[in-house]
Amino acid sequence: MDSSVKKNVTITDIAAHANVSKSTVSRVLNDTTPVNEDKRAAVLAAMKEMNFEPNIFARGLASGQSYTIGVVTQNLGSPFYDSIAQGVIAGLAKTAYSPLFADAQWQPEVGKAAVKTLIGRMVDGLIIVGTCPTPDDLEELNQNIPMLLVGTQVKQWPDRCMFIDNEQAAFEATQHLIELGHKKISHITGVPTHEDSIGRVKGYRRALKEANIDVDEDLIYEGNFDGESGVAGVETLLKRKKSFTAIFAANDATAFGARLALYRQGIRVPEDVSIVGFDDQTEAALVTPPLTTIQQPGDEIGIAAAETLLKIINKQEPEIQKLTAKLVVRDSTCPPSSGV
Amino acid sequence: MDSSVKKNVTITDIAAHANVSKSTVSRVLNDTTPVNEDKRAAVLAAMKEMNFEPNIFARGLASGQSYTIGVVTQNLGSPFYDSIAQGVIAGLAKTAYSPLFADAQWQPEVGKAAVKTLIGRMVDGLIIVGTCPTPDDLEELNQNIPMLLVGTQVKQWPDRCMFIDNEQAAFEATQHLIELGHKKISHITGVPTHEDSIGRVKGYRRALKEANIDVDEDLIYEGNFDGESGVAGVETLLKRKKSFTAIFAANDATAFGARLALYRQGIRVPEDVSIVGFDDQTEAALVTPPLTTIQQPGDEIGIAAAETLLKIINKQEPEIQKLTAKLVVRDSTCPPSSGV
DNA sequence: CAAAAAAGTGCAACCGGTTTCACTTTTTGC
DNA sequence: GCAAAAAGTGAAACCGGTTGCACTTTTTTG
Repeated sequence: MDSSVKKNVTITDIAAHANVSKSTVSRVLNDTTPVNEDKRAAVLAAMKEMNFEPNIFARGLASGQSYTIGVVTQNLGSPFYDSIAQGVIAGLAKTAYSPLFADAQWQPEVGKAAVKTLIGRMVDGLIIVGTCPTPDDLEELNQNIPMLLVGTQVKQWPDRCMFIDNEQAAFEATQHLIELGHKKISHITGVPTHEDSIGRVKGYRRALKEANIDVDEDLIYEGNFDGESGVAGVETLLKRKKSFTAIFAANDATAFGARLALYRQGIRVPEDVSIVGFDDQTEAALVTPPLTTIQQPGDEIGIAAAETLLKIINKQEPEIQKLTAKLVVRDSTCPPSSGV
Repeated sequence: MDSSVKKNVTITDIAAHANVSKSTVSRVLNDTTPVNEDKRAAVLAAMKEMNFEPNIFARGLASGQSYTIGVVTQNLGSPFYDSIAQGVIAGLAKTAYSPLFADAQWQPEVGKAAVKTLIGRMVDGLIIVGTCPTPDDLEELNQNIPMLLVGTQVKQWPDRCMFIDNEQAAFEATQHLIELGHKKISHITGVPTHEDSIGRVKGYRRALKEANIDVDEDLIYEGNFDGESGVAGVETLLKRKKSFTAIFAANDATAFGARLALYRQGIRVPEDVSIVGFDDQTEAALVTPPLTTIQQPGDEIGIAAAETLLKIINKQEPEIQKLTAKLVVRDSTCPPSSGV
């Protein structure tokens, strides 16, 4: 019945149609060797007329290139990682490359498997966001495949890491609270072993130190970047009966959780307690009160990562851009009153 | 210098090592033809020993299969689409297939291009979430590639569409408000042309009708699924000076926006105005007050979609599961008092 | 103007699998 | 116990591109 099964057009068809050899068609396709203008035109015309699309498998098999970039994120749906993914999409949009996303689901083994799958899929390069596999794993997996680590700082590969200065951003977030007059500032951390977390804690501590405020370890709660840990953090702080007038949360989700726990206790934000988050995810501007937070330029990071990786692939000199986060002041912070 | 460039192991190597022919190795690999147990064991051993991974290009070129499923979403980072994506990942996890994600960025042309790219990448099947290209476009693009539409209802392909009953879910959301005693219930819609939106408006109207409440067109505001449109919706409603005691928002983002606008006016939620959202995105449980909303089983949808598509690919009888959303009651709804 | 360099082109090998076909060996059925 | 069916196997063609090589033609150079 179905006589309409279109046989795919191949370069052999194009070659026949344009009266040249396969090689010439391939050369037109790849610009590897000069081709006479007449023939080039004929080939191009034939390709257009016959609606030719090169077979990616044949191409990949012969050339070893897939024109695919693997992107591993901790979690595609997390707002910050999504914005990076969007950036990568944008950065690759005008090129011959497509991104292939994989999700590490916050689990190192899953991340490792994801990298393996991507390598199996012959990606030409890898963008790993948020250090899912350990550096050792990467070393092991590294089949000399161009690789860029985003949001991590691995000492071994200084020129393969692209990250924002978490320490500095956290410093500014904390300083903002200090400048408003806060002295009893709590910090709810992210996953304690996570690079980003560690940097943010450092920045928090440094800001206090520079303002000659003693760091009270009881005001630091170890969270895990989840909303729930924000809730638990505030509950614990309240249980400790330490008074505080402000909270610096390791990310927005944590800030939301903290805000909710305060709400349940009837503690007002920002009148009683100010909150600063980190990420500036979409909802940060919509919650009540709109959240003061650190804006990470996720899309810019993504674009820069894509461009840098392409340079590495093409053996050009990559230049790692240092990207900076900035404080966005909204309504969740104000000068302290009594505190709790 | 670099003498460590590992030549990839091919089936020819395995064949030599196991003293069989390439064909036999391929047969072991694909289970297409019975192979003697001894040889099978030898081949398997050789594969393990030499750490063999089949070259996906060669395989694809020869067999025409890519073992890749293309997934097009409106926006990877949107909470609901992300949960579907996660579901697809989970549904494909134990199979030989990997997902290849593309982002339509809410733009039909981008979606169309994305589908084209995916087809160019020789995906074995396509999951299109949220009807990005029009059915006509799909018809045009449809190179007889197995395809599943999620979250859409296209009359032409009843057995290729998987969707939740938006109308029924919206009915229940509205009914919840009615049961609490609300009569002046506003609705802020999503993108008016969007299937999901249309269904939700229908459900809203039906619930009112069945409760013998006249639908007041002035209480319906045309939004676009954005937080901003929630803000604008409430501002407009207030400007219209129509009183209302509850809002049914087309999705959670809209609900957040509505809640923010009310907050700015000093209108309390839920005491003065109750709000119901739609999606149950992560933040819904974290905002203040935690949002009553419709929970869409995104991950289940994703898993079901993956499984169904695989069936279609393998020419098995697909059964389209009807998935249902359910109301999650939190703290943003309560019986009406005065209203505004 | 001759020699050298560059442009232009096709043939054929190759990338690493899958699959048809022909053929041999083992099982099954009666 | 013999014919027919099923199992088991390898050689070789094939999938659709890329690329090294040999060769011809044109352009550049001194």
